[in-house]
Amino acid sequence: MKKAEPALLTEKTADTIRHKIVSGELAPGLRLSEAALSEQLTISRNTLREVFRLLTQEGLLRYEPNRGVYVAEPDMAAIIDIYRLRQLIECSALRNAYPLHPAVERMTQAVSQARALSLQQDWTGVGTANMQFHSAIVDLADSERLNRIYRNISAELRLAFGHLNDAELLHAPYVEKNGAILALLNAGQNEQAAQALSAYLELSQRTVLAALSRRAR
Amino acid sequence: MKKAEPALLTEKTADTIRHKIVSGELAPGLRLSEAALSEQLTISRNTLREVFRLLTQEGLLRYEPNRGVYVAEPDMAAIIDIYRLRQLIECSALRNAYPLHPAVERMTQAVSQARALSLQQDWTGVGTANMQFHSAIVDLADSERLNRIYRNISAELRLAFGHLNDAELLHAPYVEKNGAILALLNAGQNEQAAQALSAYLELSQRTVLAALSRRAR
DNA sequence: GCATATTTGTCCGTATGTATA
DNA sequence: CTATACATACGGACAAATATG
Repeated sequence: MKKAEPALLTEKTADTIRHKIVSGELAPGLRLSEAALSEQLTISRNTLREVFRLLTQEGLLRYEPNRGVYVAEPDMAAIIDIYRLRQLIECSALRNAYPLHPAVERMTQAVSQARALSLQQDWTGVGTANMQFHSAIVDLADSERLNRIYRNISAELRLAFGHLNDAELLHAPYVEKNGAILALLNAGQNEQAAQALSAYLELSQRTVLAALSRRAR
Repeated sequence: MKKAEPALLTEKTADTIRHKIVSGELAPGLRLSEAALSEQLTISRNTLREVFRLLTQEGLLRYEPNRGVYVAEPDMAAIIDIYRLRQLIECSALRNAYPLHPAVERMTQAVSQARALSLQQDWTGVGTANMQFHSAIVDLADSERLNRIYRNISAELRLAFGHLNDAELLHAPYVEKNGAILALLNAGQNEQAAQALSAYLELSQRTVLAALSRRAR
C-alpha cells in the first residue's frame, strides 16, 4: 500500500500557507517570521525559506531583503494590472476557441455548480465556481504557460477578494453572465462571447475597485 | 566606504548560473549535482537549492523530485507555446501603445545598436539588441506582471536559441524588420506596426523550428 | 531480485551581518 | 550608541528515495 503522502513537504507546506493566506487567516501586510512559522508548522527554517520563494514568485508574498517576507497587499494598481491581463488572456482564449474543446465541459459544470450554490446562498462557493469557470476559459487556449500565469494571477486576485466582505455583491451577479457567455460559445459565436466577457471583466473590475476604496477609508 | 557587494549571494549565484546556461557552458539536459556544483561555486548546498528554485521558476531548470535538477531543453511544443505568448503580448502592447512612451526611446536605441553591431558582424550582439527591442515593446504596456512574464519566456527562448549555431541566420534578417516596426509606430500607425510584428514573429518561429529540427536529426 | 552506493530531502546548530528599538 | 531581533549563509547529519552492480 502506498503512503498517502502525495507531494513533497515543500509543496505541501506551500499549499497550507497558500490556503491560510487566501482564507484570510494570515492577513495582508502581516509579516511572517521564519522562526515562528517554522516552529508552528514543525518544519525547518531551510524548508520554509524554499516555500517562501515559491509563494513570492506567485505574488502572494512580498520580499524585502534582509527584512523578511510579508503577505502581499494587492492595491489598486495591482487590481488594474491583473484585470488587464485577464482581458488579454481570457478574451483571446475565447475568441480562438475550438468548438468541441474538453474545457467546455468544465465550463458547463462550473456554471451549473454556481447556479446550485447560488440557490443555497453559498456565496463563497459561488465565487470558487466562478473562478473555475474562468480557469476553464484559459484552458481553451491549450497553453501550458498561459495556464501557469493564470494560476498565479487568480491566486493574487483571490487574496484581494478575500478581504472585501460583501461576497454576494462580488459573485452573485456574475453567475448568469457566465451562463450567457457559455451559451454564445456553444452557439459558435466566439466574437460575441469574447465581447460579453470583456464587458463582464470591466464590470467586475469596477466592483472590486469600489469595494476596495470603501474599505480603504 | 561601502563594500562593493551588491546583491544577495543567492541572486548573485543565480546570475552566474543563468549566464552559464544561456552561454551554453551548461548544456541543455545536463544534470546539475547539488554536491558538485555547490563545491565548485564554494557555496553551501542549502543556498544552491534556493538558487535552483529561482531558476526553475524562470523555466531555465527542470525539476524531477528525488532525482535532481536538469538544464531545461525547450522542445518544439515549448517554442510554439512561447511564440503564441509573444504574439499575444507584444502585438497587443504595440496596438495600444501611447505615442510618446519612454519605452520608444529604448526601442530606438536597440535598433541603432543592432545596426551598428550588424556591420561588425557581431551576431550575438545583434541578437541581444533584438531582444532588448522586443523587451522595450512589452514595456509599452506599463504592466509590471507582463514584464515579469516576458522576462521568463525570453530567458527560455534564449536558452533555445543558444544551441542553434547559425546566429547570423537567426538574427541578421530581423534588424531592418525591427526598424520598420519602429517607423510605423512613430508614424502613429499602431495597427500596421502590430501586423508587421505579427508577420515578423511568424517568420522567426518558422526559422527557429527549422533550425531545431535540423539539429534534432 | 537484492544489496550497496549515491543523491536528494530535511533537519539542526551556529556564525555573521543588517535593521530597528 | 548599544542592544536586540532577525534574516542570511554555512556545515554537518541522517533518513528516504533512487540508481548501480
